[in-house]
Amino acid sequence: MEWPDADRGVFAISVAAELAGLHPQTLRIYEREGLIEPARSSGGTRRYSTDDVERLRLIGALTGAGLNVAGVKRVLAMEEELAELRATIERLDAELALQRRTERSG
Amino acid sequence: MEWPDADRGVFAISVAAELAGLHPQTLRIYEREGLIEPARSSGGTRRYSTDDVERLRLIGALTGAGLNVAGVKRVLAMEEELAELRATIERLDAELALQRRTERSG
DNA sequence: TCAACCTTGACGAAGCGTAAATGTAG
DNA sequence: GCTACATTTACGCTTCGTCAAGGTTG
Repeated sequence: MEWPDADRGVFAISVAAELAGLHPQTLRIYEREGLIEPARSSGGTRRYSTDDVERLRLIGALTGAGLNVAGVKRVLAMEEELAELRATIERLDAELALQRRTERSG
Repeated sequence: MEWPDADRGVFAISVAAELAGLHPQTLRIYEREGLIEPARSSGGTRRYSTDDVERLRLIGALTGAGLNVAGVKRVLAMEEELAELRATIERLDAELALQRRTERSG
C-alpha cells in the first residue's frame, strides 16, 4: 500500500477512529479538549493525517491505562520534553566522541 | 525551627495533611493507591517524613490540576526520568568542557 | 438521494474526596 | 479516659465514553 504524507489529512473520522481503536465521538471530545487538532475540509469535515492517527493511538494507550484527559495532556507534554533531552544527550555524546578523536590524533 | 532529617518519619497524619494542604483521609487513599509510603510506628500509626510531605505537596499540585491517580503515578515516574536525563546532560557538559581544556593545553 | 459527517444534549458507569461508623493506640 | 489514630462502608460530585436527535456535507 502507498501511504500518504504523514502530515497530510486524508482519513475521515470513522476511519481514523477505527485505526486508533477509538469511538468517533471520542475523537471529537479529544479535539474539544485540545488533545488533537485534525485538519478540516472546506466544508468543515475533519481530516486526520497518519501523524494524527499515531498520536491518537498514544492517547488511547494512556486513557486505556486509566489516565484522564488532564493526565494525558501533561504526559504528552512531558514526552516532548523527554525527546528533547534525549536528542541533546545524543548530540553531546557525538561531540564528545569527536573531541576525543581529535585529541588523540592532533 | 529545627527541622528533622528529611527522611525521618515524624509527622502524624493530621499534621502531614495540614502541611500538604490535603485531607487526612485522602492521604490514606494515596497510600493504598501506592503513591506514598509513610513509615509506621510500632503500634501501626503512620509517620510522615518531610520528604513524604514534599511528595504529598507535589501530588496535591497535580491532582489540583485535574489529574487522576493514574496520571499522577505516570507523571511522577516521568519526573524521575527527566531528572536522570538532566543529570546525564550535566555530566556530559562537564566532561566536554574538560576535554576542550585538555585539548588546548595538551 | 442517502450515507457519513456536523453539533448539542442526555445518560450510565467509574473515579474521587469527604464523612460516618466502629474499633484501637497513645 | 479522651483524643487521634486505624479500617471499612457510604454518599455526592465530577468525568468519561457512548448514544440519540436534528441538521448539513459530499
